[in-house]
Amino acid sequence: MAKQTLKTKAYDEIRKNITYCKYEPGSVITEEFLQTELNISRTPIREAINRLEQEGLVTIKPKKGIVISNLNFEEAGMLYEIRLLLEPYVIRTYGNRIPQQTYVEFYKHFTDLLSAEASESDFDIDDNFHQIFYNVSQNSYLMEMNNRLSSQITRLRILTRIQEKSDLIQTTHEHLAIVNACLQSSWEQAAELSIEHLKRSRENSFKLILSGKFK
Amino acid sequence: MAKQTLKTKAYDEIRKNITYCKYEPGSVITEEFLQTELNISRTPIREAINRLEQEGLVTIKPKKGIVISNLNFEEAGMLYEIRLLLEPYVIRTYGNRIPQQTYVEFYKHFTDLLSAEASESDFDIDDNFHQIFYNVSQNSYLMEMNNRLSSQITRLRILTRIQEKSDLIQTTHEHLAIVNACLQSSWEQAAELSIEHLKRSRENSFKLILSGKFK
DNA sequence: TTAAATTTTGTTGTATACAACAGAAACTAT
DNA sequence: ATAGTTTCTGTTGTATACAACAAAATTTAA
Repeated sequence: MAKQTLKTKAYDEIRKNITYCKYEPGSVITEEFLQTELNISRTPIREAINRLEQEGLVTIKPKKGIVISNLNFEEAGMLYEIRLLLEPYVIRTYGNRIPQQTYVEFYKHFTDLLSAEASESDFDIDDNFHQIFYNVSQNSYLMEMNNRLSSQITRLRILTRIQEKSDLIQTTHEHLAIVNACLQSSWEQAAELSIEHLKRSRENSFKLILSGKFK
Repeated sequence: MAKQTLKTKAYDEIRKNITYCKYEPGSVITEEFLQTELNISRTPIREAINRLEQEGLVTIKPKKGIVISNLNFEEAGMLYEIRLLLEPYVIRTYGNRIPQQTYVEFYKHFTDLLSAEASESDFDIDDNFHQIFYNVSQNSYLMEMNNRLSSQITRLRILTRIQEKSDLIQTTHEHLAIVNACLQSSWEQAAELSIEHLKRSRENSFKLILSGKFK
C-alpha cells in the first residue's frame, strides 16, 4: 500500500466528511477548524482543501473561509447529464473486459443488499458497482471523471435520503438487470438498461429536491 | 478581472511552460528550480504543482522531484477517445446555443489563419474553437474536462510538429465545414464532421508518434 | 574484487510565524 | 438618524526553517 502522507490523510478525511454530509452543503468552515478537528497542521490541510476545491467540493473564499459546495437542482442535472453520457459508453465499449470473478462479487453484493438492512456502507457498494465499468476502460480520464462524480452522487443520495429501503431494493434490481445483460454479452441492452436506471434515478432526485425535502 | 494570487500566477506560468514544452515531457524539475525561475516562494509553487499533478500534467516523486508527464501513444489514444465521445455530443446537444456573434468571430479567425504564417498563437485560436462548444453547454464538468484535454492536446500538437502550414490549412478547412453545418442548423452533420476531423487528427498524431519523430 | 553497511546529499514533507486584506464593527460628523 | 470614515478582527496568503527520508556515494570487511 502506498505511503500515507498527512496531505492524503487530510484529504481522505475531509472528503469523507463532505460526501457523508457531516459538513453541511453551503456551510462555511475555516482552516483552523479543520486543523483542530483533524489534529494536522495547516500546510497539509491547505493542500487537501486546494485539491477539494479543484474537484468542486468546496470553494475557497479569500480571507473569509471555506464554503462547502451546495448541491442544487442545476448541479444534479449536470451530474446526471455526464453519467448518462459516459456510462452507456463504457458499458458498450468495455463491458466485455469485465472478468468473471467480478460477476461473482456482484452477485454476492446484491444478495447482501437485498437481505440486509440499509447502512452507510451501501453507498460504497453502489459506488463500487459503477466504478468497475470505468476502471476496465483503462482510460485515466474516464476513471478520474467517475471519481469526481461519485462523491457528488453520494452526497445527493444522502441529502435526498434516497437510501431508504424501498429505493435500495429497486436500485439493486436494476443493477442486477444490467449485470445479467452483461453476462449474456448483450452490451447494447445493458447500455439501454443503464440509461433507464440513470433516468429513473435522476427523476427521483429531482422530485425529492423539488419537494423541498432537502436544503 | 479576478484577483491574481501568487498561487494562480505560478500555476499559469508553469502550465504554460509545460503545454508549450519549455519543460520537456519526461524531464525532472525541482521546486527549488521553479522557485528561482519564477521568483516566487515555495508555498505558492507547491500549491500550483499540486494542482498540476491533479490535472495529470506532472507527477510528484516523493523526495525526488517533479516529473513532467510524458505523452505517449496510449495517452494520445485516451485523449482522442474522450474528445470523440464529448465533442459530437456537445455539438449535437448545444450547438444551437452558439450566438451569431461567435460565428462572425470564427470566420475572422479562419481568414486570419488561412492568410497568415503559422505562429504560436494558432494553438490558442484552435483551442478557442473547441472551447466554445463546451462553454455553451453550461455544464461545469464538461468545461473542466475540456480544460484538462486542451493542454494535453496542445502539447501533442507541438511535439508532433503538427502546426506545419499544410496541416494547419487542412484543420482550418475542417473547422470551417463544421461551422458551416452549424450555421445551417445541421447539428447531426456538424457532429459527424467533427468525428471525421478528430479521427483524421488522431491518425495523424499516431502516425507522427510511431514515425519516431518525437521522443 | 565484491557485497554489505554507512554516510552524505538532495529533495520533498511539515510546522509555524508573520503579512495582507476583506468585511464587520465602531466611530464621527452633519 | 444617517452617511461616511476609521479601526478592528478573523481568515487566508506567503515566506521560511527544520524534519524526514530516498537514493547515491563512500567506506568497510571479507
